[in-house]
Amino acid sequence: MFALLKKHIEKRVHLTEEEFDRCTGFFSHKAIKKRQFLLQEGDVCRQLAFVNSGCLREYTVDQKGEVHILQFAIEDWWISDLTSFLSESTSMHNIDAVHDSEVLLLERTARDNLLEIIPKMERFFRLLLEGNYIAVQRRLTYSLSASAEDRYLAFIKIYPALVEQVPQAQIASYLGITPQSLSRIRKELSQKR
Amino acid sequence: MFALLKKHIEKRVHLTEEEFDRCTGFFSHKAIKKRQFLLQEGDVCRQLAFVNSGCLREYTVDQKGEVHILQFAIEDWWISDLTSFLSESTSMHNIDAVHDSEVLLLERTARDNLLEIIPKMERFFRLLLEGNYIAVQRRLTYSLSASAEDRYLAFIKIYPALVEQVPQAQIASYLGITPQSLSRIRKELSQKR
DNA sequence: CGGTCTCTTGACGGAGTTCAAAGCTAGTGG
DNA sequence: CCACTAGCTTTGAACTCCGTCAAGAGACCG
Repeated sequence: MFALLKKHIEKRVHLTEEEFDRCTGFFSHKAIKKRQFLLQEGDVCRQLAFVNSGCLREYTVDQKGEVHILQFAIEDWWISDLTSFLSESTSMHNIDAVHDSEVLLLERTARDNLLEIIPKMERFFRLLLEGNYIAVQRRLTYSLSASAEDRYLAFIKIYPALVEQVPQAQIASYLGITPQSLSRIRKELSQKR
Repeated sequence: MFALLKKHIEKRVHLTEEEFDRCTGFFSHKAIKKRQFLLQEGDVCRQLAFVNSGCLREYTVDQKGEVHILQFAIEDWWISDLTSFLSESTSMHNIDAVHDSEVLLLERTARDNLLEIIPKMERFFRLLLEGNYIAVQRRLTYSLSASAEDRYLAFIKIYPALVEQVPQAQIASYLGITPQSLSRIRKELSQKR
C-alpha cells in the first residue's frame, strides 16, 4: 500500500526505514469511485492526496457553467488545491475521480505533526510546492504563446500516460479548447504522418 | 528608504522596532535605469527585489522572438523569478525596468541568515510564495476561460495603478494579445459608455 | 525641427467556436 | 444474445475573434 509512496519520497529526500515507517502512520487510505468528489467548491481543502492508482482531476466551473480542468493526477502524483490548503481559505475548485481510484490522504494537522517529527520532510514539501509553481507557470506561458496544436503536442509529450486514460473532451478542457477543435487537430496530425 | 518596506512587512507579521532594524541590514539598495536588467535569461536569480519606486517587469522571449510578460511590479511589490531563486536553477526569464526604479535587494544568503535570526519572517516569505502561486493560478484560469476583453477588464480592476504607468503594448503582451487588438478593445469599451 | 516611439485604424485571413447532426462504442436489461 | 440507450467522438457549415500587414497620426525628446 505504501510501496509507491516510498519510492516517490526516496527520489527526493533520503529517509531511514524507521523514519519512513513513522511517516506512513500519518496517511490514511481511501478508495474513490468514478465521479466521486474529494473536494467541492466552497469547502476548504484540508488534505493532500497522493494517488496510488486511478486518475483524478481538479477543475473550476465558470459563470457560464463551463468546466476548466486545471490539473490531472495519475498514480505517483499529488493532487489538491494548494491555494486553499495552504491559506485555509475556501476553495473555488473541485476535485473528483476520472476513474475509480485509490489515494493516500495527508491531513493538514497530520502534515504539521509529520514535519515536526521528521524535519527532513520540510524539504520534500518545499519541493512539492515548487514543482507545482513551476508547472503552473509553464502552462501559463504556453497558453499565452502557443497555438492549440502546439499545446496538444506538448501535452502528449509531457503526459503520455494521460492520453490513454482521460477522455478526449477532458483533455480539450485542460488545453482550453472545445472537444470539436481537439478532434480536428488530431485529424490534421494523423494526416501529416 | 525603508519606510515602505516596514509598512509592507507589518501588514503580514508583527516585528518589534529592534527586529525590523536588524532586518533592514540584510537588504541592499539599488537604482535601476529604464531598460536595465535585474535578471537575464540563462543566469540564476539570486535575489528577491522589493520595489521602492518605479516599475519593473518579468518576461520570456519565445522561439519566434516574441515577448510574453509574466508579471509587472510597482512600488510595494516584489519581483523575481521564484522558480529560479528557490531551486537555484538557471532562469528562462528576464527582469528589467519599465521606468527608472529603486529596489531593495535581498540576496539568497542574506535571506537565509535573516530567517535564522528572525524566524517570524518564515511566515512572511511563506505568504509571499503563496501569494505568487495564487496569482499565477488565477491568471491561468482567466487565460483559459475569459475573452481578451474580459481579461483586460479584470486587469484594470486588479491593477489600476499599472494602467497609468505601463505602455499599452506591454499590457497587451501581459494579456496575451497584440497591441492592435488591445487598441480596438479599448475603443469598443469607450463607445459602450 | 526631424526622428523615434507609441497608439490607432483599415482590410484581409486564419484559427478556433458554435450549432447541429450523425457515428461509434460499451454497458444494460430484456 | 441482441436491442437500446448514454456517453464520447467526428464531421460540416457558418460565424467570430483575434492576428497580420500596412499605413498614418500623435507625442516626446534631442
